[in-house]
Formats: sequence, C-alpha cells, structure tokens
Amino acid sequence: MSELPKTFDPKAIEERWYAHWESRGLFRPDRPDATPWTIVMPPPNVTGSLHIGHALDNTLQDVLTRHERMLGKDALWVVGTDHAGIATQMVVERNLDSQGIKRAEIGREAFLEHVWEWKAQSGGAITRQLRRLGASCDWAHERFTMDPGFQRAVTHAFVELHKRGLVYRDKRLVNWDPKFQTAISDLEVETKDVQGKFWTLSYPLADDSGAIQVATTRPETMLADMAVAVHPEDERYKALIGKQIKHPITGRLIPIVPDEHADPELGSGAVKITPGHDFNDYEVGIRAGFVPSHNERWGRTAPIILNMFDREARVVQTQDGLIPSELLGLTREEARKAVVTKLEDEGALVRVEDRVIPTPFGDRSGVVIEPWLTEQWYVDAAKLALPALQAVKNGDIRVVPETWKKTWYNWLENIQPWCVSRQLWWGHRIPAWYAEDGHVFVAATEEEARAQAGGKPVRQDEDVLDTWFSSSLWPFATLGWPEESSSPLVGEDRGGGRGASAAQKTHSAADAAEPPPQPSPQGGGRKSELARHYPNDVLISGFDILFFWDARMAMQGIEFMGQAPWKTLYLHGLVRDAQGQKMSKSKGNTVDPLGLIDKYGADALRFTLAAMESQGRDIKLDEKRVEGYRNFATKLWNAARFLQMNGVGSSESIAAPPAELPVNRWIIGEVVETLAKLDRAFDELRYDEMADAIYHFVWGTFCDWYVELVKGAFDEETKRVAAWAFDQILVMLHPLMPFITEELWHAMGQRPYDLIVAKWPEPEAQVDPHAKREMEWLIDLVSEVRSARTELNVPPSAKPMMEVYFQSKAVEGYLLRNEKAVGRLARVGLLYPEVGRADPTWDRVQTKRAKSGAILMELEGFGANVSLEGLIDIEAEKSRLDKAAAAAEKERDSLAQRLANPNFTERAKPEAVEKARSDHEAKAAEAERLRAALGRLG
RNA sequence: GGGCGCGUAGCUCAGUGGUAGAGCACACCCUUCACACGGGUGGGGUCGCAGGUUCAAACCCUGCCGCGCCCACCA
Repeated sequence: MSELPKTFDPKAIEERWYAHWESRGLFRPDRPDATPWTIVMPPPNVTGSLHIGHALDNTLQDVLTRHERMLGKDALWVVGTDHAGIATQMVVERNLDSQGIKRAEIGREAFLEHVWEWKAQSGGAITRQLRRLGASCDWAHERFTMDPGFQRAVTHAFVELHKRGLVYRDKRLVNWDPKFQTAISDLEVETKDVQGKFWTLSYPLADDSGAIQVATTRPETMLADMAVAVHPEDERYKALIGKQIKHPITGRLIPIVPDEHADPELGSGAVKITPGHDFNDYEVGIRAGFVPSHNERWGRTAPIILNMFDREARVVQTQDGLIPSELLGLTREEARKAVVTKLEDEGALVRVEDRVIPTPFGDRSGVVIEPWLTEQWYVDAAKLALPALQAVKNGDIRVVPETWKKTWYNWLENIQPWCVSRQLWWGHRIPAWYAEDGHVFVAATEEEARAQAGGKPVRQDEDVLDTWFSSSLWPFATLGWPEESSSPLVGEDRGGGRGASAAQKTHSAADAAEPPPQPSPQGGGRKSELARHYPNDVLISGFDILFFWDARMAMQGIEFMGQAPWKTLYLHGLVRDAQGQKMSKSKGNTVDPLGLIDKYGADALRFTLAAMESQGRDIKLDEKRVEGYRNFATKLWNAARFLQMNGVGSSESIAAPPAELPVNRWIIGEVVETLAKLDRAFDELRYDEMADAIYHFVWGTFCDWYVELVKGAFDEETKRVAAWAFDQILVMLHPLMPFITEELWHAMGQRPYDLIVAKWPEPEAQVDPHAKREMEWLIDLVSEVRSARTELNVPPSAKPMMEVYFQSKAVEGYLLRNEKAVGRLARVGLLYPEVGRADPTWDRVQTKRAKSGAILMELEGFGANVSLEGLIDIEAEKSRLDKAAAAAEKERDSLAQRLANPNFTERAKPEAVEKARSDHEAKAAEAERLRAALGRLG
C-alpha cells in the first residue's frame, strides 16, 4: 500500500500504466484454454490522426474488451491500419510536390517506394494516439491492409470471386472523378443541390419542317447527343417519332425516339439523349438500340457510343469527328459557355431559367463527378447481398439498435454492381493479366496467368482495388485467412512495433499474474486463431460506414467463411459539437480528443463518451460534461485517500466478507444491486446505463452515505467491508476508467495481479432486505432533519437536542444502532424520554416542545422534536408542516379517487391495485401525522 | 419521391402504460478533521399540437407542425 498524493493527476499515471500493461502483454494474456472473444477495430487510415469519432468508437470497443477480459475470456481486439488508397496517395503526392518531385515523372515503382518510406516515417501516428485513450488492443499482432499476408488474402479473394463468377470486367458508364482521374463507386458520390440553370434549346428537324425544343441542365454535353427522346404517349410529338434532327452545332443527324424516360410534364417534354455522359440517357440508348446492351457487349459489332470528354473532363473529338475544332481542349465549364454562346448566335437558345440542380460530387475530391464510359472491374454485389440480408433477417446478426435493420435491408435489396477498380497507384494491384490479343487471365501470380495464356507474355492490369475491397476482409484476413494455420497468429510488417510479444511469451500462469481464466467449453487450444476467433463477437462502427464497410464485410465474410463475420453489429452515432453541428475542420468546431485528455484525463473523456452513448442518437459533446466526470474521478481518488487514512486496504477475498453491522450488510447489498445493473447494461450494450449505474453508486451511495455513516467508526469488520466494496468499485469501474482504477488498485494494497486482468465480480453476496430497510429509514430521517433545518434557517453550527419516540421495537433498533451517525449527519444530540408514543404523556411533551419552539419530525413508526427554543419561528414551522401535509393529502386524494373507480379496481392488474391501496394507506397516515403535529402548534 | 429518427426542467439527455428523472446551469447556506474538481438544501416541466385506444398515456395508434439524417436518374 502506498500513500496517495493529495491531488489526482491523470497525466502522472496514464502513460505509466499503459506502458506497464503493454510491456507485460496484458492486453492479450496467454489463455489458450479460455473461451475466445473477438472484436476487430475498424482500421483507421494510416494517414489519420485521432479525432473525436475515433475516441468514441474505440472507447466503446475498449469497454467491452476490458469487460470480457475480466470475465476470464481470451479477449482479442484486433488492431491495425488501413492503407487508404486515395488519401495516402494524395498525402505523399503533395509531399513530393513540395520537394519539386512529380509523380508522373518518377513513375509508379519509385512513387510506391516513396509511399512506403512515408509510411515507415510518419504513418500510424494514430496508433500512438489510441494508446493515450487506453485502448487495450492486441498490438503484438498489429496489421496493415497492405502487409504481405493481407496482400495474399486480397489476391486470393479476388481470384476466388472471379472463379465463382462474382467478379467481372465490364464497359459501362462509371462515376468518374476528373480530379483524381479514377473511377469511384456509387457510395463515394455525394449528391448536393447546386444553384444552376435550365436551358431550353431548339433542335431543327432535318427535313426543315420545323424544330423541337429540348431542355437540359448540361448544355455542353449536347456535343455528344445521339438522339432526342419524347414520351411515346405524348400527343404533341407522336408525329415526330422516327424523324431526324440536324444537330445545331455538329450537324449530326440524330433520331427522335420514343421513350418513357421523357417526362411530358418537365420542360418541353422532349429530352436530348447523350448516352456517353448521362446514366439515364445510357439506359435510353440501350432501349433504343444504339447503345450495346449487356448481352451483346462482347459481340463483334457493338454500336458506338459517342464520347466527348477525356479523363480530365476536357472536350475531345467524338468518333464522328463533328465537334468544331475551337471547342476541343476546353474544360467542362469553358465548353458550357462556348456552347451556349454558339447556340445563342444561331438562335437555337430558347430560354434560360434558374434552377436548383442535384449535382454529384466526389466525396474526397470535392469536384463534380462525370459519368464516363470505361472498362472497370465489378463485383456482383446483388448476389453477395442476399445472404447478408438473410443473416440479419434470421437473427444470425443481431443489430443494435434494431432500427438500423430496415436501412440494412433497404440498401442490400437495391444494391448495384460494385465498381472495385481504381486508377491509382497505391493499393492492391488487381490480379488480372492481359495477353496481347486483349484476353484477360485472373490469377494469383503472373506465372499462373501466363500458364493460363498458354505461355504467351502477359501484362498485369494497371489498376488497384477499392480500399474497401481489402478492408471488407478484415474480420478474417487479420486472423490468418486464407491459411487455416493452427500456429498462433503472427503479425506482419511490425516495423517500429513495440515488441510486446517477447514479454507475453514469458508471461505465464506461474507468475500468478492473473486469476485463473474461464475455461472454454470447446476445450480450446487446438483450433487455429481463425477458427477460434471467427465469427467475431461484436462489431462496433459508426453508422456512416454501414454501407461502405459493414455491409461489405458481411457479404465477403459469408461468401468466404460461410458465416456472418460477427454475432452482433453495434452502430453508434456521430459526435457533434455542443450546438449539435457536425464537426468539420472547415467550420473549425472540431474537438480534439487529445486536448481533452491532456486537460481532463483519458478516464474522464472515456466516461463522458460512454455516458452520452445512448442508442440511436448522435452525441452532442459538451466540455462541461468531461469536466464533470473528471470531478468524479477526483471524488473517487479522495474516497480512496480517506479509506487509506482510516486503515482500509485491499480486500483479502473476492467474496464479500462476513458482516454483522447493518450499514455493512447494506453496502454489500448495494454492490450486488449495482453489479446486477451493470451486467444487464453490458448484455444490452447500454453504455449510458453502465455509466449511470456506477456513477450513482460511487458518488450517491458509497461516498455520500456509506463513507459518511462509517466515519469515525472503522472497526475491523467495517474496514474489511469497506475494502471489499471499494475493490468491487474499482473492478466494476475499470472498463470505463482503466487508468485511475488500476492506480488505486495498487495503491490500496499489495496485489497478486493487475486490475486489468482481475476477475469481474459474480454476485456471490446477497441483498439483506432488513439492512436495506434500516439504512433507507436512516437516510430518510437524516434528510428530513436536514431539510427542515434549512427551511427553518437553523444555523448549521447549531447542534440542538432531538427528543425521540418509537412506535415499534424495530424502529427503536434502527435508531439505537445508528445514533452516532444520526447525531453527526443531522447535527443533533439525541434525547430519549421515558415515554413511548402510545403513552399520552408523549403527546403532551410534543405539544409543549412545539409551542416553545421545536421542529416536529413525523416518520412512519417514529416521531421526534428538535428543540430550538428561541431559534425558530413557530409560524415558519407551521407553514412547513402545512406544506408537507398538503402534499401528502393531495397524493392521498388522487389515490383515493383512483381506488373509488370500479373500472380501476376491477380491470387493472392486481399488483397495480394493491400498490395503489398500500400507497394510499401510507399517504393517509403521513397526512394524519403531519396534521396532528400541526395541531400541537395550535 | 421513398425511408429512418428526433421534439421531456434554462442546456444536454434518460425514461416505453400506473402519482415526471439525471448531469450541468441557477438560488441560498457551509473554510464540519477525504474531496470547494467539495458538502447541504431548494426552485424549475400544459412531456411539440390535435384527436383516438385504455380503468389509466410522456410512453400505444392516427393526423398535423417543427427539426435532422440516409437513399433515389427527374433531363
């Protein structure tokens, strides 16, 4: 036992304990025979730094992991970083730029070397920051989504999917990001409303018999128009169907086609069709027959689709060579202006209106996305989605909160093919090789591909995979998949790692470093890490990546492992600022979790995030709240100091010590009840309830009452019980506040093991209802006296005498056993007159005292007067009693009214009626007592 | 257009059928020998609005008002 400093300084202990835990391998003690429990951390971007969302996400995960570890399980929290294709490539490219090095000039290989170099030097700052939060993940096996093992897994997955016909190459319109010059998936497109214009153009008929008006929000794309569509039932245009139009700028002859896409209500009812640059028009083109359909895609004579943009979205010549040369090379914006001017000059511009246009933007680049015709690799998401959908429907995956199930269904039911190729350099190179004739071979290695090609030379696909493709393998690829190895999981690419594994290997049960773990029902030990830890037990993620990551993990996990990747999917909300605004760097309203940790300690931040995490809501983070929980930590710290000063140390047993004193029997029961609340909260993943239960027990029960009640009365029994109860507090609070609890755990006594691996309590002790009733009576009495004193302005320093009487032996016992505590807490001296309540003499005593100035206390089975001759105003006392009596009467009457209603007594649940009856009796008696007291005052 | 969610004390939020809760803030009192990052006491709510179901509704149902988010090709 060591003496505690007077003030609690989180900084002084956090770093020390984290290093201690990590260096001894306590985040993953060797428990081969224990029941496995598994969670994987959403791998943060290697370029990332810890923001408040990470802090929330990882706090929630750490709370569960620490709890499961304390339950004796082989708790594995998988950690690692994501290579983050676009983000990382951008960062490195920018760095090189500032040194005057251009990516395009140095070439792919040299660039990738720079990326790896950058990663070795500055990547993974976030992993240090996670440590500051207290995250107890398995660093010894830290992974990276580009480490060699992961590369093998990704390649294997892609090749397998291809074999199974679930991945294919296709030429169709994609969302093209002209800034990054890569395809992106639907999910990476954000549609935002932009103030734009609506142009109505006049297209002349080729036979000079007139013109047709078309409306568009993108006039520049008219250069690649291939048709004009009208609704087949639109009477205005029926006669024109089949006629040709002479395009006003290019002179191209294009048909008027019937298609239901044309909305007669919108614009002129006729719409220009540009299949190469608009998703709708592409579909119209297929229906009208001038765009290759999916069936004829690989046919010999695929129709041509006109394209007028290059990869930067600058105007290029269409295949028919009809775009006027002065327009070539213009950007989209320039082309729009030029086209409008030309149309105006020709009198083909009918009208321009202002209009709000839903416009697609790249979520990372921020530029307008261009639908563009390219060949890309696609995953047949619709097929993979079905079992993922089913897994939630049939309960294989429990979704918390349940409301997200509908979103899950809705998205998976309408899922589109997933474009997984990216025209980037940094990422998993697609394992596809092309022969000179264009034939494609998908294989794990070039050798295999060449073999498939009959020995002819092959060239690997230049593209890389969507980062989410690799991270969707995270729940099993981190565990050694595709190898079904039975050897312990081996981390890869641990360059600069912290070398915890050596310590872990030397750590064994012989050290008595931890209590015996809970044995696995399967016998454990024999199975591989993959078999032991898949499926994972829980996944915790923000709902913002539900589609990006969670759903894709479910699809890949079921496809490759035959089972959903996790038993429970827990989704939390976003952290917002105190005003409820989404945090963003541009708004400048971000809260830096590390700053909060510096100021208030990691425990306070963790506790705040957990306390505010109620299911289904975003969190509005208010720094005041963090401050409040810092105060809570200080309160706990000082309680420990106080116990120490009174000779309380650590508990000798995990089971509650034997106790005779009601106050001790009572606090043991309160621990048991708190534990039950916590266990329920853990079952239901209710973090707010965990925090609430332990907070109120520690502060409101243990500190405010137990410690106050036993103050100055630390006999041996009380010391033992106090030590036990405080130990239980430390254990129960540890998952939420790991640092301060570990510190106090050791400060309170010599321990055979660290708190991080201590055993989570089991309710071996019992609630003693007698002790509970007694202490609650006592607390009521003290509260009543205090309240009356304040109301009647009795000086705090005054210590008047309180004359008491009892109606029953039981109540007499309550007071006699606790008279010192009552005297101290209520600040009164006790006086026992030689009369009882049944004795009419007592009534005269009360009346006499009341008239000369006394506070009259009336509790069930008990009465008292606090003599305050000359100190109180009788009128004030009268009004106090009258108020109390009126309140009791009001409740009595409302209960009486309910009981008088035969509908209630006949139809309500019997328990409800019974409760109303007993409440009514109690209230009636209380009112009577108070009125009697009032009567004595005249 | 479809879907989801929210509206409870000044603020942030619990509470899912039986007499409204917490933290913070606020007011008053207290240098009581663990803690002023503390202790004590207290004020404060037509539970968005209107109907309905029920003996009984903050809680269930319907509609409305206000706010937020997600999805969707209206040129």
